Amino acid sequence: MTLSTRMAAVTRTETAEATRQALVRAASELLDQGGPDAVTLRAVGARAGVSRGAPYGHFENKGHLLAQLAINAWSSLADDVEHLRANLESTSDIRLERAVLALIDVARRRPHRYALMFSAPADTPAALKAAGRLEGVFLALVADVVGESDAPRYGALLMSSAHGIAGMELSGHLAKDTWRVSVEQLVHMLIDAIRHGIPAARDSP
Amino acid sequence: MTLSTRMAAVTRTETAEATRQALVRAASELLDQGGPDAVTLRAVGARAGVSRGAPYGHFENKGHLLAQLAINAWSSLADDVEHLRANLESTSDIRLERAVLALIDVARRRPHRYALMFSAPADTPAALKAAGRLEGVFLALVADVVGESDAPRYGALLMSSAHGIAGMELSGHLAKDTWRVSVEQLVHMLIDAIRHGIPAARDSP
DNA sequence: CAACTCATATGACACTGTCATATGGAATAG
DNA sequence: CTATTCCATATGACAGTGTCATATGAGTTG
Repeated sequence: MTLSTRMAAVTRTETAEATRQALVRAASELLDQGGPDAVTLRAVGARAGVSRGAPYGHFENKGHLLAQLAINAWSSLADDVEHLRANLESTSDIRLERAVLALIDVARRRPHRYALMFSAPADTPAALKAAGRLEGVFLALVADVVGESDAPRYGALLMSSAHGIAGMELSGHLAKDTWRVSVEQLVHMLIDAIRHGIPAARDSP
Repeated sequence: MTLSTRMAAVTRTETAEATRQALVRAASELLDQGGPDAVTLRAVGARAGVSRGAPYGHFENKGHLLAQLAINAWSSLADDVEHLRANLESTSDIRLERAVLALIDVARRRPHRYALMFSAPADTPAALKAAGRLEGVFLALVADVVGESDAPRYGALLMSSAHGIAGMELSGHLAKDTWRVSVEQLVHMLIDAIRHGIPAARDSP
């Protein structure tokens, strides 16, 4: 394989990659603006400037396209939280709190995207990697607060609770008269509990 | 309106109600067994022994049928948790823990039903009532542990976290090497934190 | 018995995801 | 430079879906 061969191949791949990305971008915009029902292969193709069947040249089916959207969402959020952790101007508590709020912010500002993150199957290597990166950062953030040994269980509790708060807010079950609490208050309580609230974990149930 | 008139009307309504319930039952079974994609109006009608258009005589559209499914799910879970609370043979802590595990059990045993509970719109009076009943029982259970005044915020945190744990378990994000924790451990940590972990809530952020 | 009401059945339509096939331009070989 | 191969794209087709308009027929009413 000569140099020109590789470059030519790259060139062709580049144009194909361009339309692939255009498809992903179009699908993402349609999802954010019109919800899952708006993400039609025909609409995606039209928005990307190609035909309705073009996606099949880049994705095995619609589910795989959606899976790519989910991967991008996980990856993007992981980027944000990584930057949050890198900013050492604040205490580890505050960094952790901001990370949780960043996750909830996705649910608030892009609810359909957030729902997709947890509904799309996360069994492919790429999906596992993207989700695992975010979970790794969360784990590290928690470790900054409670130490390495307790980080996993506290991390799991924090991430689950954050996800739950996001989901309740998303489905409207938090904006009720029953509990007169804001999301921010809940997150603060959670961080407080993890920082110095929960008694030492015991092994026996 | 004579007695016979009313009885006749009731009789007719009864048969209509029978098919309505048959439709709901069929939809519920299809959802549990085959997931949301299996809940087709045609399939629902066939399983209920009627035609594909029959549901439109009882529900405005498919969404309203699904909303009824969600209402039933909320109501059924509320019944279970109410019975759990009525059993005074155990301490309030254990009752609360069992209530949380009951919610998570729905997610584990009927994942599609659980997903529907939080995805279906909860804006109709019936839906608000069904969901509100469960939330009321949870609130009371939490009040049994932490007292009336703190119950709302702790209840919101508990319910959100329980929902989050269920969701993470559902999407497979808990069964990862990152956090080596079981759902039961997480719930136990949560109850522990609420019982005597979280410091007194402050008003200022 | 006649008129009416209303749940149900059926035909039709637009829309969807998906596949088979055709097309045309770019990449490669001689 | 030409011919051939490859591959992204376009298009036709098909089954399946939700939904509406209409027809039918049994049950209710007067």
